[in-house]
Amino acid sequence: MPELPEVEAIRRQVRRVVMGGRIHKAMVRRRDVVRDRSNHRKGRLFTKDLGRGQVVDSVERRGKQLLVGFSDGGGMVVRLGMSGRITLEDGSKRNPVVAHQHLVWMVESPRPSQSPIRMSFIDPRRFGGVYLFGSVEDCRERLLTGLGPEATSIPGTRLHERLGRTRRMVKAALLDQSVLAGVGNIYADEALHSAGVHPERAGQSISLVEAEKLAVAIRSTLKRAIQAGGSTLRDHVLPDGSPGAFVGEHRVYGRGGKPCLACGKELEMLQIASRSSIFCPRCQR
DNA sequence: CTTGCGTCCTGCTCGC
DNA sequence: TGCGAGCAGGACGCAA
Repeated sequence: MPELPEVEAIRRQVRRVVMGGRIHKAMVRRRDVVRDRSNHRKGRLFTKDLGRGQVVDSVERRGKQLLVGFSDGGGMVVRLGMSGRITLEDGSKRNPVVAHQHLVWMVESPRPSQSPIRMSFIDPRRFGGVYLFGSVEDCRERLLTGLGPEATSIPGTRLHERLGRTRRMVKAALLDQSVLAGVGNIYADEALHSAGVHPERAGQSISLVEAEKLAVAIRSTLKRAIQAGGSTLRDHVLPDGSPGAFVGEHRVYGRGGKPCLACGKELEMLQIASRSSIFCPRCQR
């Protein structure tokens, strides 16, 4: 579910709460959400390697992926998939029964005399998962290969050059993480509408001027969404339990058949790259 | 090499 | 009220 703004909003809360804390317990309820892509010790990782004994050294993000670095140089990449989320709770209280709570970490609070933190990975659909890595290089090689530039800071010229390489529809290209990292279905539709670009246009046909406009739209849409804590449609909840407030700002996503907020024309829907796409036939050319 | 489609899962909403 | 179809924020493997 989460796209870049949701993951970034989650990252900020996780970082603020667990950074510098030591993981003293890690529980795997469902082992198939922990995936090993390392070349060593195949199949024997799990609890031990989920960071137990490690201090959380960094909490970063690349595209839609969350990177948690440990004090021994290793770490884990958390992919939330469609329905994944991270929760942070007071670890001194009883763990309430939560469906699909696949992984649980108990982290000593980095602040003295504060309760430990219970961090959980919850994912009903299990399209997400946690990938462990032994070093930063290991992480780059196995998990971050092929990712395009960060959508939050993509320059227009760079976007133009990337879109120019493909004949695919621009909407499909924006969803491709190797073209641009972080944009998903919601923000692709929002940015295309904001820039006045029709989603079915071939990537190659986008002019430099249009690419500049699209890049501005992508960056500003993502920035505003991050500030709002992302878009809560159904699953997305921030680690502290609060929802993301950006849904109210959607101008096209989820509004098929309704009037365009810019011109009043009825918004149309079509399938692109097997994803529903909403656009304004008048504003987007 | 590039591109499009099916698939992995569960849960919710809508229409009959 | 009940029930099945369809749809959902993502990404990978495969086939043409």
